[in-house]
Amino acid sequence: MIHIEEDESLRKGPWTEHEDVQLILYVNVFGDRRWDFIAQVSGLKRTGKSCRLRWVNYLNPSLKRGRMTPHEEKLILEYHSKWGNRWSRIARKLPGRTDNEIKNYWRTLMRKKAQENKRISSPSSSFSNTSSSSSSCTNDPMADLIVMEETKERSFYDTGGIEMVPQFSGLENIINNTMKHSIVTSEEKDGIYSMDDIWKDLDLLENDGVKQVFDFSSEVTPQIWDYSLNNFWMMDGGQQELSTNMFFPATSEQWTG
DNA sequence: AATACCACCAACCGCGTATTG
DNA sequence: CCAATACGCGGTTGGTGGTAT
Repeated sequence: MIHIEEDESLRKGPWTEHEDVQLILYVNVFGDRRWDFIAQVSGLKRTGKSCRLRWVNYLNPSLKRGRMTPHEEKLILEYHSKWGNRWSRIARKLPGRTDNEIKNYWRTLMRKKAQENKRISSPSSSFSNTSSSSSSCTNDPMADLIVMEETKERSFYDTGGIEMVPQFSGLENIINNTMKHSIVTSEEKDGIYSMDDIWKDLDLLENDGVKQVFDFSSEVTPQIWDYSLNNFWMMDGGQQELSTNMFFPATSEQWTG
């Protein structure tokens, strides 16, 4: 159940819009390191860990949204066969996708495939035969992979990586092509607060704001900056921790190390 | 129309690693 | 060099919305 806790105690569970905006604001000021510091100074009743996660998996403007493209799916399969469950490593090869996202995708895919295979091979087919000859038979690397995955008794989507599959030449080209895609925002559910809404709001505020003061030369979009700083100076009582506790640095290095 | 089931994904947790004093 | 702290990663859980019965 969702229970919104106020006061002293740490908040857990889903983030509110207000928390998101607050976090974006502080990340843009202090950078996306120093999470404990941000957690403290922002007044968010969240751990640094939680703040980082929210940023990395959801708020970061460089994230893609929406379903995996077939190309991305292919890449995931390929890299997973290479590296196993090294999600963050795989994620680095798919710009705009997070390790969490890829992990979830993989899990879902494996479950789906496991069920399919079960259905196909269930009535008295000798499934054990396929398990002995490691990467079996099909021309479909994905299918082979699935079979391999499924024959493992533990967590069915969990592999240690196969440390093989040397035939992935030209991967860099593929990745580069992927990177050509700009940030895609979601065509997500109506009426639900989403990142779209936030970014839209930020856009709206763009023309209205104080111009950027700090050049942290991050990947953060200018409009966020405008929005952030604009609002930063207008904090109400509950959000004043920062303004009373800190002075702005001359450069980002002082804050990001 | 109700409800049972499933897929998706956000968020938490534990632990290993890196950094800092 | 060591201890403390912060960060990052992978595994897992639980809520929500959609679909099937």
